[in-house]
Formats: sequence, structure tokens, C-alpha cells
Amino acid sequence: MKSTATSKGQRTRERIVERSAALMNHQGFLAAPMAAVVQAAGIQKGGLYRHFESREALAGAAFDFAVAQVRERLLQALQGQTNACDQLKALLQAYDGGAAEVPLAGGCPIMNTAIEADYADPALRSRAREAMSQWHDWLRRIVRAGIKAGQIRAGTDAQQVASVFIAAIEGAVMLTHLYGDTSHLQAVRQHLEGFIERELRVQPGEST
Amino acid sequence: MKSTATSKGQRTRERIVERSAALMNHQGFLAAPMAAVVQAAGIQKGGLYRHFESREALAGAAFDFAVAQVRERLLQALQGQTNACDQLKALLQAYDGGAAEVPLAGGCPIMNTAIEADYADPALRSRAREAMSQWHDWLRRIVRAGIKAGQIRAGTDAQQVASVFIAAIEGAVMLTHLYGDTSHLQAVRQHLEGFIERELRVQPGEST
Amino acid sequence: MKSTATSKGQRTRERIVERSAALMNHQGFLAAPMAAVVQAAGIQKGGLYRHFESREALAGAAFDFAVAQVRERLLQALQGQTNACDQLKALLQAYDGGAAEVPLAGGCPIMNTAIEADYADPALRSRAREAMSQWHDWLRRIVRAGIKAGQIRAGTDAQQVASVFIAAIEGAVMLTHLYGDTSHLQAVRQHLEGFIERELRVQPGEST
Amino acid sequence: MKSTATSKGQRTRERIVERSAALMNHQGFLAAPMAAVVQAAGIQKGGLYRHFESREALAGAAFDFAVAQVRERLLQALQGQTNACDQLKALLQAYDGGAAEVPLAGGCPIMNTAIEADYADPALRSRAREAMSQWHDWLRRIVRAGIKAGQIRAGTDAQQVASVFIAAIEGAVMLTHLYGDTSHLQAVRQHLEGFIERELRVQPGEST
DNA sequence: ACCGACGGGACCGCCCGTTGTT
DNA sequence: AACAACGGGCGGTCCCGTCGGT
Repeated sequence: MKSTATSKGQRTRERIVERSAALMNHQGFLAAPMAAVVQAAGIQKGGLYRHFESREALAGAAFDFAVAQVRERLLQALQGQTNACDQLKALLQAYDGGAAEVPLAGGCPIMNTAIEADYADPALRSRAREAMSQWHDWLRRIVRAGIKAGQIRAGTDAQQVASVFIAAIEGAVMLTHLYGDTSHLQAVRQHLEGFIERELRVQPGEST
Repeated sequence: MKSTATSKGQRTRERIVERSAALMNHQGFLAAPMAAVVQAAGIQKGGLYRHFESREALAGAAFDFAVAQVRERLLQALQGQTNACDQLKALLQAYDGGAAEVPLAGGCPIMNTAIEADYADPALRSRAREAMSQWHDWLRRIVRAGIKAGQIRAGTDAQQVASVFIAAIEGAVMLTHLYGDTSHLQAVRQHLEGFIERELRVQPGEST
Repeated sequence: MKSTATSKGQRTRERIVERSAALMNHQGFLAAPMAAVVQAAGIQKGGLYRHFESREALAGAAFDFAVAQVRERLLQALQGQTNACDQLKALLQAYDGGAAEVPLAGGCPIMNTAIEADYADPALRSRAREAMSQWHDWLRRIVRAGIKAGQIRAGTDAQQVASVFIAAIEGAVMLTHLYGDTSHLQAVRQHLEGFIERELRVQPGEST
Repeated sequence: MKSTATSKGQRTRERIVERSAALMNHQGFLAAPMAAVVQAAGIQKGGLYRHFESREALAGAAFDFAVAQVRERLLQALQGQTNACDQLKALLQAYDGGAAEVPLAGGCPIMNTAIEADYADPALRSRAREAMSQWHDWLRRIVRAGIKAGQIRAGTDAQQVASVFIAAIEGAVMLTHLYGDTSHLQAVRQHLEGFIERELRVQPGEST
């Protein structure tokens, strides 16, 4: 039986991770000074290093948390959608509607980390790669399932579609945060929705 | 005869900017330590601060240089292309073919800076915004010109097309650097080329 | 029982201030390098900046401490003196007798700071002004009290007397440190004592 | 025959000294950065070091110049005064009237240097000592001459009078610059003038 | 378990004096 | 003779991680 009981230390650790994730995604998982982290976490240095061996360990945990939080939001967006095309559109809507929410206050944690850790921190970069691969696999599986289910055209290259969606979304999220408005995200959403309807979705009466 | 003679200091300054641009685009315009910069530039700290008032000033100049270098490469790719659709395709090809070259060794300088300076450096962030806006305007003007010339369909939303191209390309460049391979960039290129041919280009015999 | 217990940090801070005051009054509150300060304070740079935000903050605290130390010595010299004229003479004696002691090892901190911070540090200069004003007020009050008590002649200009005493003493302290002997201080003391007896003190039998 | 012909280099050197004296007396003979000196002197570093071996050499020359300038002003004040008491009063008047003029913009150069160079620069401190001694000797000689001429009372201690005048004047100059007003200087002047009339000057009909 | 305090180190910017250039 | 350019070094500040105390 899986216990959900949490010790005091456990809860403290979670609080640290949660608050660090928000702060570090904004200020940078590498660039955020520990002083800011401990202040945001409501703890002191001595206490923090009881829960995490090193700054890198905390950054890793905070990154994972931030990624999980985003994934959670996207999963919720899929609720009730059975058609692959509708699922893809739901994901687009999720980004367009909630990009300003936490922890996206600092943009996509994966992209941020991919860029920030590019040179400085191979371990964190690896983590970003892995998270991105999972995100890519997820999209690819949605497309594949749609093909199998006769919802998406048979010849569709799932790998390519996944890449295009991720690239366009990530780029649009970056633009959204650079300018502070969502117009670019909306443009991408409209484009991809059109693409879904014209190129992916199996039209009624169309033979698969 | 117009002299292109440059003083010694001028040449040194250019050398610093050039080398700093490459290094800082890789290590980060904010994160790269001055020690690394001066080493790459082949100069000492004492000498560097004669040419740049501060680290920020150098970062700004290096950023501008990196952006100009990318723009130069893209301009060259447009050589000889008169049709707007072909111009867009040439730009895609330029990215796909030379993404690994300097100064793209560190990815797109605008995106890098947009993310790195998001919280830490408002001035640099402004610079990134401006550079991105120019890049966006450029694409929009190409599309608009294509519409006027009867090469691109009349109803096309130039603003939206520009946003989609930039978002997708930037995202793909990020993925390319995260994984070290260009497959995502190729996927985006194929997708956008298909989009150009199917949705933008005025077909022979089609009424504009 | 009222505890006078002080935390470890508190004691360290006091030690830093005390040692810095002595060193900075000698080497200059602005000119003394932090390396010398931390060495004298028996602490490392990293530890020092926990107690003081900046070098300026430390200089301010050290200055205040040095001034308070001088004031303390002068207050002790007044012990037991009830006649205003005798009080003035006691102050003169205090300077003449103990000018070489700490923290006067570097001369009067107020004068030192007034000159050193004249151009470089408006904040410290303000502090010096305030300390000097207090010192001036103190003397003026002594003279005024003497007039009220019928010990000093009625028509005496207290403000002027205070200015003369301070100017002469400060100048003499400067000369004393410049030459390393107290002859100038003694000259000033003799002059002012003669002035007190001839011009200030109400003679026995004299009507006020 | 003394030639007043000056070479170009000679004139440059004088300009440097003159401007440096004003600047360094304000910012500090040791504390003023060379960048400020060369800017004020209207010359470049490379050029300056052709005229002065080191920063110390320049500081010494500038100090001497500043002192000479003050001496010049005081000598002018003595013009036409034959009575020693009147000479002393003329000196007081000179200070009171022109304290704000150059190079006193930064206060008395001797006092400034005495304090600034106390710890940091023994050579400059020596220079200050010497200049102060000359100033002291000058006053002493005036008093001695007054005694001999029957203008000042026979028993007067010339050494002590010189010390009192210098101490009081220097202290008052310091206060004047600290507060930016001359009230303290006026107080000292009134006090010393009273002292001259009551204690020094041989009254008409008084036997010497 | 948590906090305050401290050591060591790295980093940026300044500043002096010299060297090549004009 | 003067200038621009550069090298080397220092000074102040920040920041991480640990250690003693509570």
C-alpha cells in the first residue's frame, strides 16, 4: 500500500521545490541566486542544504516539478477529447488560454533550460532533453493513435507533425514572453488548427 | 580615393565584438564571465574597458553583431529570388543548411537573449525585442510584396504568416541545438514548404 | 534577571566596528582598503558583508563609534566639575593629556572625515557635519549654563566661544598629529585658559 | 639676467601643475584619480608622464603650487601694513574675506595634505610639515618684529601666539568648508582681533 | 530540523603607468 | 611632444556551501 503520509521534512522539501520551481523558471535555474531561492522558499541556507545535496540537485528537482506542472495542465486539457484531431486542438487551446499562468510565468521550463544550460550545465541539459523527448513522444503517440483510429490521414508522418507542433508552440511561447502579448501564439494556433483540419483530419466520407 | 583605413583601436574593438559575439552567444550574453571574453578576444581586462564602458555595453554590441551576422546570411540566401514564395523557401533552406555555422553555434542570438535576459537585464531584453520585430517586419514585407505581385494569394494574413514562420523556425532551431541534430528543423522546413505551395502560392491559371 | 547576552553575530559586529574605527581613523574612512579592515577585524571578506551591506555602511558605523569614543572621554573629563569655566578647562586638559590615545591615534575623526569625505562621499560628510554640530552645541550649552549660573560674564557670545574653542582645538590636534608633538596643543590650551580667566570667568566681587 | 622665456613644454608643465593643484586640493592629492587630473589638465596620460616621473611627483608639485598660491594671497594682504598688530589683523581679514576663492575651494592644502597623507604617503606628509613650519615661522617673525619695534608687548611668547593663530585659523577654515558658511571663521577672527587689541598691542602711553 | 554566521573564491570594474603610433 | 591603446594588478562585492549553535 502506497502511503500518502508525509513527514514534516517531506513537506518542507516539497515547499522548497514548489517555490524554487516558480522562481527559477523565471530567473533561471542556473542564474537565480541561492539567496533569492531561500527567501522565496521561506527557509534558511543551512536548512535548505539539509534537503538538497547541492544547488544542482535542487535545480533538477525544481525543473522536474515545473515540467510536471505543465504536463498536468496539458493532460487536463485533453479531458473528454477522444478524437486525435480534437486533442491536438485542445492542446493548442491550453497554451493560448493559460500561457500567463504559473509556472509559465517564466515561459516553458524546457526551452528555458535548453538554452540556459546549453553550455553551462550538461546534467541539466540532459534533463531538458529527456523532458522534451517525452513531450515529443506524447504528441507522436496522439497522432499515431489518430491514424490507427481512422481520424487522421493514413500517410501522415507523426514524427514530423510532432516536431512542427512543438517547434511552433515553443517559438510562440517565447515570442509571447518576449513581447508580453499573445498575438503570436494566436497566429500559431490558427495556423495549426487550419493545418489539422485541412491536412490531418479525415474528412467525412473520405476513404482512409 | 576613399580610405577605408581604420585606427588600431577601431580594429581591436571590432575584433573584440566579433569574438565576444561568438563566445557570448554560446555561453550566454549575461552568463559568460569576462575572463572568458577577454581570453577569446585576445586582450586584457585593462584594455577591454577602454573600448566598452561596461560589460552590458559589450554584451549589447556583441548581440547586435551576432544578429547582423545572421541577417547577412539570410540576405545572401535571398540573392536571385524574385518570387516571394521562393524567397520564403530560400530562407528555410538557409536555416536548414547552415544552422551549425557561426555564430549559430549557440543558436539564435535573439531567442537566447530573449530568454536569458528575461528577468535579469531589461536593456538587453529590449534589444532582443527590437531585433525580433525587425525580423518579423522583414518577413511580413516579403509576404505583402508577394501579394501585391500576384505571387501570393490575396487574402493571406501577412502578419500571421510571419509569426508562424518565426515561431516555427525559432522553435526548430532550439530543438536542433538541444539534440544536436537537424531533424526537427527539416520537419519544420517540409511543413512550411508544403504550406507555401498549398496555401500561399498562386497556382498557374489561378485568378488572383 | 535582565540578560545582557548578545548573540554571536552581534559580538562579531561590535568587534568589527571597534577595530575598523581605530584602523579607519588612521588610514582614512574612505582610503583604508577592505583587506586591511578585514585583517584588523579578524574576519574574512565573506563574513564581513553579512554584517554590513557595503563599505560605506561600515565606514559610517566606524565613524559613529569613533566619535562616540571621543565624546565618552570628554564626558569623563567633566566628572565633578560644576563651574562652567572649570568644565571648559577640563575639556582642554582632556585633549592635552590624552591626544595620543585611541582612537585619536589618527586624530579627530570628525575633522579627518570632514576633509577626506569633502568631495568623495556626501553621506559621510553629512555624518561629520552632524557630529560636529553636536560637539558645537555641547560647548555652547556649557557656556550658556555658565552665564545663567553667574559663572560666566553676562554679555558673552556663547556661539562664538564655542566656535573659537572648536576651531582652535581641532587645528591644534591637526598640528599635534602632523608633528608628533603636543607643543601646539599646549599653546592653544594656555591661550584658551587665559581667555577663560580674563574674559569669561566672573571674578569674585564682580557684579553680574 | 633672469630669462622669462618659456618653452612649449615648460608652459604645458605649468598648466598641468596649476590645474592639478586646484583639482587635487579638492579631491585629494592622493585620492584624485589620474583620469580626472589629465582631463582637468587638458592632456593625455602619455603626455603627462613626459613631464612628471610619477603621480607622487605631480602631487608634490601641485601641493607646492597650491601652498605658494595661498602664501601669495596672504603676502598681498600685508601690503602697506607696518605695524605687526595690523599685519596680524590683515591676515585674519584675508582669510575671512577670500576663503571661497581658489585654490581654497578645497580648503587649506596644508591641512588637507596633513590629514590625507598622514598614513599613506610619508613624503607628501613631510612636504606638508615643511610648509606648515614655514607658515608658523612667518607668523612668529611678525610677532617678534612687533616686539622689537615696540608694537607688541615685551613678554609675549611669539611661538605660542603663532601656534594659536594657525590652529584657530586652520580649524575655522575646516569648519567653513564643512558647513559651507563663514560664521565660524568670523567668530575666530573676532576673537583673535580682540586678543590682539587687549593682549598684544602696546597701548598708547604704555611703557614697553 | 532549522537557523545564523563564516570562509573561501570568483567576478567585475577601476586605475596606474608604459608602450607603440602619429 | 603628445596621444591612443594596452597590460597588469588591485579593490569591492556577491555568492555558494559548510559549520557551529539552538
